[in-house]
Amino acid sequence: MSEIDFIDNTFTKYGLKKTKFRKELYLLFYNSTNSLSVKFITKEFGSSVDKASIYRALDSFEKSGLIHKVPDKDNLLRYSLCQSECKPESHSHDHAHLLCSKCNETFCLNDFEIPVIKKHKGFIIENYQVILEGHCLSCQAS
Amino acid sequence: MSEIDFIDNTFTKYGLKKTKFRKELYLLFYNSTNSLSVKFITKEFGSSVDKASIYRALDSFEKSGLIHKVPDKDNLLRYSLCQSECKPESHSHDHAHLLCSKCNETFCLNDFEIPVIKKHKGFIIENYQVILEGHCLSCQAS
DNA sequence: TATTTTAACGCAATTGAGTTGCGTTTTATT
DNA sequence: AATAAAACGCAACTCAATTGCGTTAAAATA
Repeated sequence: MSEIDFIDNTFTKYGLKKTKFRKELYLLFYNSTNSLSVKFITKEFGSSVDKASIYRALDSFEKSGLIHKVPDKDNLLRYSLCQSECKPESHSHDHAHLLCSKCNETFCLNDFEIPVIKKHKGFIIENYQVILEGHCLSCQAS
Repeated sequence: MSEIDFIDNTFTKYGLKKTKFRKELYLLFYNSTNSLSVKFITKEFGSSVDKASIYRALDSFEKSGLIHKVPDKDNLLRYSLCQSECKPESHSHDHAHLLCSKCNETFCLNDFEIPVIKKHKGFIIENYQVILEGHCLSCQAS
């Protein structure tokens, strides 16, 4: 199955309208190993797409369960593909993220496992987020 | 040692000026079990303190290592006491936080342990942040 | 395929968290 | 008491993110 077909199928499955921009946006996520900032997406599409459209597309992707938010070093929003969708064989929605404190890029660590806890001192835990701060490969040289 | 004395000592130790507002702000943290938002702090002090002063105080507290930032459900900033300071016997700076998705409060889980990892696939990991999303005790009833 | 319905779009204006500049006040130093 | 240094209040500002609205494009139905 080609990337285009995969995206087409996914959009059908989730009842998303197949607009040119939204398909390209999803392809951008699909071909990326790290999470995307709105700034990056804006640069990628140039002046052809309004930022309001970007935010609205990201919102609808998130509501569909295609992507999820990741906080930035500066607490700005980034978005990252949910693993269960981008890799059908794996179902770890709660993957960890590595945040490089030098280049400020965020990377998804698909196979990083932490112990799953359901309860802690009376709290009911439904979901968790792990953010590892450090240096990525390219920033270790400099 | 009274709370006032403790705060006085801490301020001396960290070379912080002892202004009325900053001492009261630190006391607010000291007597709170959960992290504080700027909105909450603003309400607490009413119109007597400007928001710029609040942000500047929080910045200097953070630089001194007294408090650290915690992201909110809506990606807003909250601030939470560093454990090594508020509880001298314990030294877990990287404590986990529980974020209640109903009341949007953040609670510090001082004794929540996660395995410490130094490297992962070439990344050098220096720090980590764990955010557990779920429901706090008061929100389980409703 | 033409028509209707529905959602996405572009543009502009707005919101609100967080920051900055500056003159004044308060705390610490001598 | 005089001086230096940092914190303060106020106002203006930045910028990420949101919203309103008329227009355009995609899906549904005839």
